Amino acid sequence: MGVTERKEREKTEMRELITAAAMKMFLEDGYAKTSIRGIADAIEYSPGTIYLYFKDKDELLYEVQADAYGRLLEVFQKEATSTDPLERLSQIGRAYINFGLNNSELYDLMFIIRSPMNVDEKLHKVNGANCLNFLIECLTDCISKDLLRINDVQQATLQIWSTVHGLVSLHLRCRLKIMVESEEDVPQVLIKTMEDYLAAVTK
Amino acid sequence: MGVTERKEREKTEMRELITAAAMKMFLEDGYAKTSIRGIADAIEYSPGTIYLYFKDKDELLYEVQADAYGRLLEVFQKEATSTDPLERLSQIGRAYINFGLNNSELYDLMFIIRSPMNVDEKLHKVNGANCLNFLIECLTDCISKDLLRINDVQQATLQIWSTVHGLVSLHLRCRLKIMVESEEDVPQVLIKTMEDYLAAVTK
DNA sequence: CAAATATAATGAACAATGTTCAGTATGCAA
DNA sequence: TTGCATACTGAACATTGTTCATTATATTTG
Repeated sequence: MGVTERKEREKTEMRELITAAAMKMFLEDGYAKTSIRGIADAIEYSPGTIYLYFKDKDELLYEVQADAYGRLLEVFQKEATSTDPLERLSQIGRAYINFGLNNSELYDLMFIIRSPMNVDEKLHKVNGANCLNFLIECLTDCISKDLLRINDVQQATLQIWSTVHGLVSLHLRCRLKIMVESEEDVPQVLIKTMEDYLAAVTK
Repeated sequence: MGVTERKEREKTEMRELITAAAMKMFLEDGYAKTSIRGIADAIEYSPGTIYLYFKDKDELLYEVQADAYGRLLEVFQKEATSTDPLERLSQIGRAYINFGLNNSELYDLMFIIRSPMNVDEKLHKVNGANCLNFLIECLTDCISKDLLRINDVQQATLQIWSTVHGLVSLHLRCRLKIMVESEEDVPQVLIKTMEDYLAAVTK
């Protein structure tokens, strides 16, 4: 009886249909401005249907978050390929910053949005952990080769993540306007700040 | 005819009444969860009245933001008093982090919340600028005495602000749960990370 | 002081939101 | 063909920010 399997398949297809539409709209308009009704319209179903596949709007968020972390990981793997761990660290930093600037609404729901973290604890530890590990491995490499003025991997991870996240999120929330005059200079300024930081903590 | 003056005074008193209630509720429940109706109830006026004194909810936000920056500045002035610029820098960092952790909802509306920046450009450049200048002066001091491995004041400001903001905001949005196991360790971890950073960039 | 005018406050109404649920339609099994 | 389970609908609910005709209050004028 392959009917239950088909039903199962249809169910996941429907979830993917919804997720895809949600991802598209989240990217364009952001999480907050995207309404369930809007998503329902886009896939030509009624609002109520979405609640047959997702508990609430947050669960939809988690699904898209997982996707987003996957994308970031892909960017890391594509952009940060140097065998020199210090150069690779710089590549990771640049990739992260550019990802944030070029996918601001995605970055928002990945790292800025408030999300009930009961679910998050599990979900973040899948794709999100992969992104983090990419950085951790690089830093482990740097530290084992005694290239940095920081000896603890966790501390180093926290430092660089905070730095790049701080830069990106302050900019996305327009809080850097006091410091950086011209808007179009932002990408370069952020990247320069990150690289100056790396230079300062490099032995 | 002192009547127009009294009217003026009553008008500002009413604004302050609203702002105070808003501040209280923003602190307790956050900006998003505080409704205009709730504020109106608290001061025993009708919802419509608030719109006679504030264009919209955002304008109320700006008013409270200004207050909040003032508070942060006070904390800086009280906590960061060392004559040694390096020690003072550390004091600023600790004060900033503790302020964020102890006033999470306030920190949120100061540095994380999305706010239309047409108004912000002006408003941020008053109290917000004073806070920033406190840091800038300290860093100018450090750099002029050749204590840091960073030579540019703007770069140094951006680095340390990003670092501490990154730490605080990642934690407030529960994104550090992947890295820091125990919740109660967070304050110490954040401060240690900040001080390790300072140590690394110190000559 | 009384009437006319200006100002202040109200609260019902609007549109949009996330979410629910009784009802309807569809497809599968007997 | 009949009965049942599953899928879907869309109206309804509560809540949100915001507006505006109406009412109440206060001030100025005659």
